[in-house]
Amino acid sequence: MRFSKILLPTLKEVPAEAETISHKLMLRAGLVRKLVTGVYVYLPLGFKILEKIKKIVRAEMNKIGGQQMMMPAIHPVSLWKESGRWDLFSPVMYRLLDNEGRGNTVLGATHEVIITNLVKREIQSYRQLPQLFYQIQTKFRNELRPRFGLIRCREFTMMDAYSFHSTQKSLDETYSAVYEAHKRIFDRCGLSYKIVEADSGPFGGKVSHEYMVLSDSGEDKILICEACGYAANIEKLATQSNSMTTNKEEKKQLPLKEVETINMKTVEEVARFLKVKSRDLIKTLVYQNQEEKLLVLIRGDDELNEVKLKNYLKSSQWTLADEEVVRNLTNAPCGFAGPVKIEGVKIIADYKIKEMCNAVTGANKENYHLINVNPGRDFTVDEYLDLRTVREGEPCPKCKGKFMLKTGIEIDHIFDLGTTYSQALGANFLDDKGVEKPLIMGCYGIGISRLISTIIEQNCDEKGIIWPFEIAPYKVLIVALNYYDQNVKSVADKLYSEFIDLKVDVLLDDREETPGVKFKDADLIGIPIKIVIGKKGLAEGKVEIQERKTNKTEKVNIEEIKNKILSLILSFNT
RNA sequence: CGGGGCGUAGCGCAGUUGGCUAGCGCACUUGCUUUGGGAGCAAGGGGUCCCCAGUUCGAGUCUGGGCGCCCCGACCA
Repeated sequence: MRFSKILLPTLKEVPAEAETISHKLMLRAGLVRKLVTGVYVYLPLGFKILEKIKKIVRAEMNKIGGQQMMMPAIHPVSLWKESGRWDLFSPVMYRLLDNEGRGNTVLGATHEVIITNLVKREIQSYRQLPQLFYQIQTKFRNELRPRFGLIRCREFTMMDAYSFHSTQKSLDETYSAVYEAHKRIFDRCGLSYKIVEADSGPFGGKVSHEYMVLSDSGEDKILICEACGYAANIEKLATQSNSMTTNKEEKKQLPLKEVETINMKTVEEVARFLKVKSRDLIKTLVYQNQEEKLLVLIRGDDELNEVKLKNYLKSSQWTLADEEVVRNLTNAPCGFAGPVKIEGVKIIADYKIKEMCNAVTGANKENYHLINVNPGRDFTVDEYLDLRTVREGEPCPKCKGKFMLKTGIEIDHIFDLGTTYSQALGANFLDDKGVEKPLIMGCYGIGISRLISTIIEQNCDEKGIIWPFEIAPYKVLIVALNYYDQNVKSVADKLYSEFIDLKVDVLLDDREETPGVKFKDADLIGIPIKIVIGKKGLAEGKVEIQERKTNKTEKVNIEEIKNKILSLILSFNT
């Protein structure tokens, strides 16, 4: 391709909409343009990169026996309702209204129910199992807050794979084959990443792993053990206080007492005022859904882990109660709630609460707190659970090393779904004894378009993108510095057509721009190998080869250039 | 949806105590010169000042409503 012909609108200045490095570079390098929030146009260069990634994904999925197929973006609502997943997914699904005003269809946010419905009809016997299907397709999700360019979009490209099995052992084998295949995919994409244990969220199932790229532009918090490397999403990680053995200090329980705490609402304010530590307070959170309310107790210095709470409640319909509900329940504004002498509401508490002695809580009375509160004596907890968020520095459950807190971008999430979907949709098979059983299922999802952003995050410098060789939209960029010069033009054109004949992905900068412009753009778009052809060099019979990544520069004779480049490409490929 | 910020040429911005023809840089067009790290000179083109309503002799500027965009939080590949 010739630079003078391709639509490659590089920008000198950063558009105001971009915040993160990858987002800025994607716009500056002319890869994508935003249409509306969370929806992007892929320009020719961006599209080429997307295709490079898809090619790698296809190759690795095919290698483990994956069968590519293509499912529709339009789904019938009825199937979603039948699967029991409608309540969980409907908030992110775009609903379609047909011209008669009927809303019987939605845009697909994920495809478990579609594939399960298909397999239910097409597969009857254990002899047809296992199966591994995948597709690379557009997903539509009405995300609450799209951001960071391609990292969180409302329309995005995903590789989603689904496997079906007659036994757990068979699923485990496929799961680990996919696990390894996905590692190879990300290695080939030039990414460094961490595989973490994760929460399965609304997809259901038990075991799941996320592939996380460590980056400040990430949306997830993960904890990594600095000793053994074990890692988990902070949402998922169980605390070490789960054991029912209590470390309750054998302090003398003092008599309950009410103290005035005017306008002291936050843990910090109350702790400072009463001259105690925040860990001596019991935080009381009121949760509500349509019908009920719930009191959640957590130690003052801990953070509630809402995922753990929602997993326990088995619903995402619960939210933190609003001011009015809190006032009705506690006879006080937010900030003075407590578990003592409160009527008609279930109380659950983190394990740490059980160990507390002479604690401080709200008095359910405006401007008052209680001191010397003791669980068991002053209030009853219906259930103790693991509800707190693990903090940096806490011990690793595997090796007692310490956890470090990092932020990551989730590029892949793989799940052992069990029989969640097959049972809901009645997708069964006959085993070798003729017994009908629900299919055992796995699913595996890579955010393809998100990978573009992620690869840039990890492969750039102050001058621009540095594409990993396999992802690079062009492998070689010929920078013809003085293209108006007949000599330069003929050498550049000849080399260009030779590379095309050799099936080398080559871009020729034949624009009438000054050298500075060409060099800046070359650095920005990050093509791995650059050949600089200029008047001065040619006078000595030389051209220059530069590597984007190492900045290594070599002057070579014109006759040698072709072979030099071919061997350089070979070295990149191995 | 809650909190914060923004909306003026393709991009980055100024102009906002109401005032006459809305400006700067980059980009774009034409010509000449230049050509190894974002060239110079000259001449040009390009604007519903986000939208609607109101106040006013007069609104980019003031008031009200709406829409869009970005950042922080809940959701997730």
